[in-house]
Amino acid sequence: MTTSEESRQAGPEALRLNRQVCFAMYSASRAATAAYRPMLEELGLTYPQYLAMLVLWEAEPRSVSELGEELGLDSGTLSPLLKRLEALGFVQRRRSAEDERRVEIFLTDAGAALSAKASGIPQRLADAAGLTAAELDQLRDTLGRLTNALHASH
Amino acid sequence: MTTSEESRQAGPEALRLNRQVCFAMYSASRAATAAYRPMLEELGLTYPQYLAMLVLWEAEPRSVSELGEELGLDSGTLSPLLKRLEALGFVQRRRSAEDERRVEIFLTDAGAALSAKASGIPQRLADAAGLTAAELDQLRDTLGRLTNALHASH
DNA sequence: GCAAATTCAATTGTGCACAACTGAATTGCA
DNA sequence: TGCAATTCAGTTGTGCACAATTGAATTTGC
Repeated sequence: MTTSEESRQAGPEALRLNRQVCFAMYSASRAATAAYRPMLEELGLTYPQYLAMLVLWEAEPRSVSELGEELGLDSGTLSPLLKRLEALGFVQRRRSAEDERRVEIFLTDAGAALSAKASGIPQRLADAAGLTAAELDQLRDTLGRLTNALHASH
Repeated sequence: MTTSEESRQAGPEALRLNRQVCFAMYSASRAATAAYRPMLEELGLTYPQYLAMLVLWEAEPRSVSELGEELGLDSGTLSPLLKRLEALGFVQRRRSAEDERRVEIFLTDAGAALSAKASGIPQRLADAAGLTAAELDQLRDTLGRLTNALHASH
């Protein structure tokens, strides 16, 4: 019996932890965050803060809701996170003049300069991953399709 | 140029959010938790609580540290989580008589009975995932190797 | 046999996630 | 034109994660 055939079976076997893809994802995601931690500590960032900075390094200013759309996070997560980034001196939060409901997030000079210090991190992470570039590409593709399907499912 | 060749490149491209496998994992993991949420709501559990129950359904009692080893979580996460499971009436926490440092976690009747209500969840999730069984197996395998490599990297 | 090292669960403090809600600003449409 | 619906950021409350520390119990070395 192949592994693939086993995973199609129902019954009590389905509840075995080590059969569950979602647990593998949950563990891998936490392991990745842990692998980033010492690298990001040098920048003074947490992983979610680093993600927000990645988006801003691509284009700024961005409103809170634009950041939320890119990252899949809501204002309940982003509002305090962005305040912490502002307290760190990496971004500035400013009410939009055209639409006063919006808060635009600008990079400070220190925030913009940080991208140079972060430039080596993706490669260091890729080295730590122990997968080939082709495997990483396939993994990203599969995870992307999975995320889309899961979002569509409810 | 293939995607695989691109991912080997350094430079500013490496900081692009949609190139990052770790963000894909982070997003997929949160999407999975969100997909579980309405199903687990019927049981009165959160996803980490469900994971702890999965371990206990395989064998019990388990000490806090045994659960922590299975799930990769420490006592700072598990102690309050297990107290909430006890408050829900699904487990009982009891000091070990042989080694009074240990706290053994037992299933209550309600906790043991819950596995029947949970038995359909893995299949429902697999359906929502929109991947073939072979893809899910490969994904689990790749994620497992990735998790091991990341843990070994620091 | 006993002191030092280790094991173990719990606590504290910080920072996400996310549901639910608030209140201000803007848009749309009758 | 005016008001109902929508958009937007922020707040509140709950529940993880995890580093660091505490204090009790046990094991190890000598």
